[in-house]
Amino acid sequence: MIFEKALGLFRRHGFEVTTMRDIARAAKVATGAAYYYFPSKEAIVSAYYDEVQRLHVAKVREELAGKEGAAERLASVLHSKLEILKEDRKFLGALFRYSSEAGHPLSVFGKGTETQRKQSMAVFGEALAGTEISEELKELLSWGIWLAHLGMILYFIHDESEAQSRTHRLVDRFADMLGGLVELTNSALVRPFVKPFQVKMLETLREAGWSEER
Amino acid sequence: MIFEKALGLFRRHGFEVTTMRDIARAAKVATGAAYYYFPSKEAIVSAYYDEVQRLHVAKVREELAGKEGAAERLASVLHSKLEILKEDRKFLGALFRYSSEAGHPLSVFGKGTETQRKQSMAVFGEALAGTEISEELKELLSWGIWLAHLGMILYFIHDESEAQSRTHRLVDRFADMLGGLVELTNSALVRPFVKPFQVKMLETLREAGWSEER
DNA sequence: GCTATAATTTGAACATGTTCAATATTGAAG
DNA sequence: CTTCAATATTGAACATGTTCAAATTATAGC
Repeated sequence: MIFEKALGLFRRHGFEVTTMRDIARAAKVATGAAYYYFPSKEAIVSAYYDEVQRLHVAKVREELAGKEGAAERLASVLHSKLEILKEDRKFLGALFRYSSEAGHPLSVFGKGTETQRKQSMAVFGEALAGTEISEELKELLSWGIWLAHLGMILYFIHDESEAQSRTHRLVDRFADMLGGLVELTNSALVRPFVKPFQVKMLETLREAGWSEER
Repeated sequence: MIFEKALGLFRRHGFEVTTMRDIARAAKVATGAAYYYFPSKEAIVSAYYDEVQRLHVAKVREELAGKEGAAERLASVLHSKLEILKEDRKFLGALFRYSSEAGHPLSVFGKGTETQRKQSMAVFGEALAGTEISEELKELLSWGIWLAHLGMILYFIHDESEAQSRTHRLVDRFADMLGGLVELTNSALVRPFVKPFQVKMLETLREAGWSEER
């Protein structure tokens, strides 16, 4: 109840201007009650992102069926995400608010977001299923797409074009390019040149701890 | 005076825990006085970033002289930045705090940070000077490096290794890879395959408004 | 030196996120 | 039905970023 009311207010007016008192009032409880269910205002955002993730996984499962090429599948996955977020641009920025704070539960690279991050990357890996690429490359690409998808959301937040068409066009182009890139790496001619980069990049990621362990 | 005291406290204790009252007390003025010079706490961070940028430009001008290869030059530019930031990891996260808020003066892609962004990208372009690449590719790479450098700072914030050696190693690897990539695109054999991607990517960036106008 | 204007400084007041001791409600055990 | 512990709710109090009217100090023109 508190969650729904909060979300409604965030959507309508934005994250900053909505006070915990507003939320409590909307839910017809005392201010303190909200804190019984959510330890902080930002925890509501955290719960929201869990929800988004859940919806995305479900939506992707639905929409990916029958889609074939890497480009088409990737585009589908990204458009899906935007579809889910489309009413929420007003407060989406709050998601990134603590993304850079080391040790913070919403930190992009932190422990607290690890599950979501992995799940998210798995979804992007799903988009590449059926494509003829090595597991290694898939891992690399999943990570890259996840990162790019953060950029996409950032762009989406700032995109004032009608129905955020610019972001959607960007997604199409990006998916296209990536599809082309995958084909390119599969070309016998180019592969020997590109392979060392893949290997190096993957090594770097591993060492950096952005992939697998850490 | 207020700026110096604030920075000292931020460095020592972090951004959150340092209150405006602390800062004012340290500078031996009333709380309100701080607001005469800085419209908000976050404006101090903004001023800090201006300073960092200034220092970086100066340092790069110095250190780039005599360095030749793209990889070496790029590494130098990035290590320089880390060198400048090294005492400030504790509160660097505050820089990103409002980076995703549309319309906010510290927003990554916003108008308010445009000058800094362009200047920053120009510095990275500088690193590529002397390299045999087209103006177009240089533009594309400058943008990409700028973006990667944001990632670097994010990683740096989280890097608890001795003297942040992991981040420095990451920079070396990244510079290496990029140097190799530049060479690769100059190879007559590969260029025809890679060229269409460059063109498409640049088009996309232009359309997205991350490059040139907007 | 005097006055008027501008620049600076003050600290109380305000809004909002958060905490917490006190109170009320619920639900299981007897 | 009573008791009692767990659960839920309340609202006042607190900390901190920020505002602002009032007071003070500096500066320029005479």
